[in-house]
Amino acid sequence: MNSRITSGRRATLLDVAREAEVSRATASLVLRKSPLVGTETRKRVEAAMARVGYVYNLGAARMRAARSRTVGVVIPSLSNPFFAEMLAGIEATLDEAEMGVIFANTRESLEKQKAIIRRMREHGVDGLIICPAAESGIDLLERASEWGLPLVQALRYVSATQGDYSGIDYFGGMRGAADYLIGLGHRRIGFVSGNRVHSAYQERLEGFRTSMEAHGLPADLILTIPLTHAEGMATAERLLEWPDPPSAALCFNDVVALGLLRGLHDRGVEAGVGFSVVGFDNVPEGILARPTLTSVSTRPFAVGRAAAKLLLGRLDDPAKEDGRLVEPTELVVRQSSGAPRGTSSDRT
Amino acid sequence: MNSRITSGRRATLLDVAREAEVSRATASLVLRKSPLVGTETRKRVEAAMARVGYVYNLGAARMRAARSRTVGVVIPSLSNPFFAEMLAGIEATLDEAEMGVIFANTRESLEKQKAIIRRMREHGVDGLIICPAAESGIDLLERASEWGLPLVQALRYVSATQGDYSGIDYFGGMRGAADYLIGLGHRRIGFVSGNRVHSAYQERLEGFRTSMEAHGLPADLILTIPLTHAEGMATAERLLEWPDPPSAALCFNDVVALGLLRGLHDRGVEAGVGFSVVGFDNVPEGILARPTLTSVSTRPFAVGRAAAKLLLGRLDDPAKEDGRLVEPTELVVRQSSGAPRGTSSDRT
DNA sequence: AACTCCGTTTAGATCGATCTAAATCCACCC
DNA sequence: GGGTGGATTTAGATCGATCTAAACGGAGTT
Repeated sequence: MNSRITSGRRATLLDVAREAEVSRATASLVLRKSPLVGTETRKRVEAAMARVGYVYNLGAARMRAARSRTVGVVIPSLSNPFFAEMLAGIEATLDEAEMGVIFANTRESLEKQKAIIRRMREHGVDGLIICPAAESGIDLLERASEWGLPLVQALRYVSATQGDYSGIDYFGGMRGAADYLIGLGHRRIGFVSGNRVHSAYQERLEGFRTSMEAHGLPADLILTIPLTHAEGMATAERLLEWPDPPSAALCFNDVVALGLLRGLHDRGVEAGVGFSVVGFDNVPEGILARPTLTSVSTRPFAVGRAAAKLLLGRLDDPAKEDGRLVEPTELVVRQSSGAPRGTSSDRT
Repeated sequence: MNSRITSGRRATLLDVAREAEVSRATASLVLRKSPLVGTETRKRVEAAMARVGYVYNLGAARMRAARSRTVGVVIPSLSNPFFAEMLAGIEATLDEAEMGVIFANTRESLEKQKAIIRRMREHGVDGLIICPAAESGIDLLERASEWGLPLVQALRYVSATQGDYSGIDYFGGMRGAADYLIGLGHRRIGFVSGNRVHSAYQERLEGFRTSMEAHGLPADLILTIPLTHAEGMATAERLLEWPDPPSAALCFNDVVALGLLRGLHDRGVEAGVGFSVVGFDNVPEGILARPTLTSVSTRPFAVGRAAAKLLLGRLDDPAKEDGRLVEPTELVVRQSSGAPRGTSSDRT
């Protein structure tokens, strides 16, 4: 009765068909949940599949049909938990849609990015979700469209208007943070920036500049550093010893902000009282630091989910218009920020 | 001269063959770098490939040949940066071998794990690297071998002897940490444990127990909690108010340890002086906390690399004997640990 | 001239699922 | 009895690369 395939060979649709005494075509229809096949037959085929231990062969299917039920996800880093969270959001959403995720890490290398995209094409992915490596150009989109490969930009974009995009309101978040510091009475504010050029970098910088200029303040104190704890720590000294030193610093992200906090402490400066620090991302460690870190909260998991949904929508309807989704941010005020020294609580 | 495929259709090997005026078979040989084909012909074919913009179709190849140049990677979590680092190590190594990585996250669900493995099989992965979800059983290995699917266990194992495994010396690391605390003069030591059952959990617990018992001390103060900052914080109170309270705590990982540190501070206890805390993993945030965290250093990236290499070796030679790789750990002493109160520096 | 050899190239079958177009079945009606 | 139509089922071609076994061409041997 039980004719499980015993040899090392994997069961094929033909095995299933023979077991159920139908044709290959019918078995295929059952597989794809076609309404064409009769209830009685469907049951018989399904039972046969279970009996022979049938596993769908996506590779074979892909040859004939267009879809591969596979999506490529390309990310520039994994050591930043921020990207890991976004990846988790993407994976969770695609998993629900029964899509496989082929994942790769460019480590910010354009060359590697190119090679990775090629490999994804070889794997026949249905689409791509990509956070472009720094300095990626518009050609990324152009080539994808030339190849007919749906592509969603995540977190960073190479074109401010073209193509699907799911990201964060870096501009508004940073402007809001600067507005907040200015509102507290700070006049001289430093901006601790990352050293890689991409849209998420530009937007943050612009947010800071826009706020400063709107309040008639110069946005001239900008430090550019690699985004690490150690560099953040070292920045404390540079900020404090600046001629006409700032009373507050806005940081590119929390990694740097936490480092800065530590650096300030080591030099005897208590953040939140003598000097204000605001971070960006609101990582969980922000509440462990002392003082706790004021930060702009972003939701990378949600961004990942949104990016995946954009792609699924695009696969559904290749002609639909571009989606540009921007997650709002939220300022979370904690202990590391306060009014500058020698100011009463009234505001100008 | 240039006969690039202009229609939306992707170029096939037949297009290349026509362009180079050879047969499909020859073009295929060039593709696979076979030594059979003449230098002159090879050049002509390669030029043709570039001209028509040929992209290898892995799906089609997989049908005929056995290999898919794809590996499945299954992980129980991404919100812990520890796993993200390991994933990075795996990806980097497989990338060098020109292998694609299909990634999925079980979120510690056995059911999801089952579904994911099935999907990986549908994708025809050449092998699997998996950190088994808590409570996974030996059947994981059994089924894989039944399917002829090479499988490497990473970080956690379901069998202490069977199958390839790349992990960390949790036992030795935890025992060493306990030895260290006992050496400092601590006699009453609490163990803050996770609440999910798997080999990495068992090993840590055993390491603690072994050390305590070797020194004639009871290993009876064991708290079991979910592994979060918040729970770690709350643990401070439970430890301090225990009847016959401990003078030190060994933590399952740094997430919990950092939370505990914060909790102690909030209750006016200075870690390192009044109470010692040792974490596990040595995450970067350990140096940002105050006091800085003493922790057992592990190298997840290296574990990932090793796991990937094990799998590549296994694919190369399916008959080779099982590899069991265990990364040593290293105790990094910082400020959060010291001799118990009321003890001179001499040891018993 | 016939034969062997070796390096190179090729025709044709093949992998497993899907698609198309046609066949089959069955009930019902004229 | 033959025709119609709707619901199922099926044979056979097809996707693109790989494999097998055989063919080819030119040099060297007899």
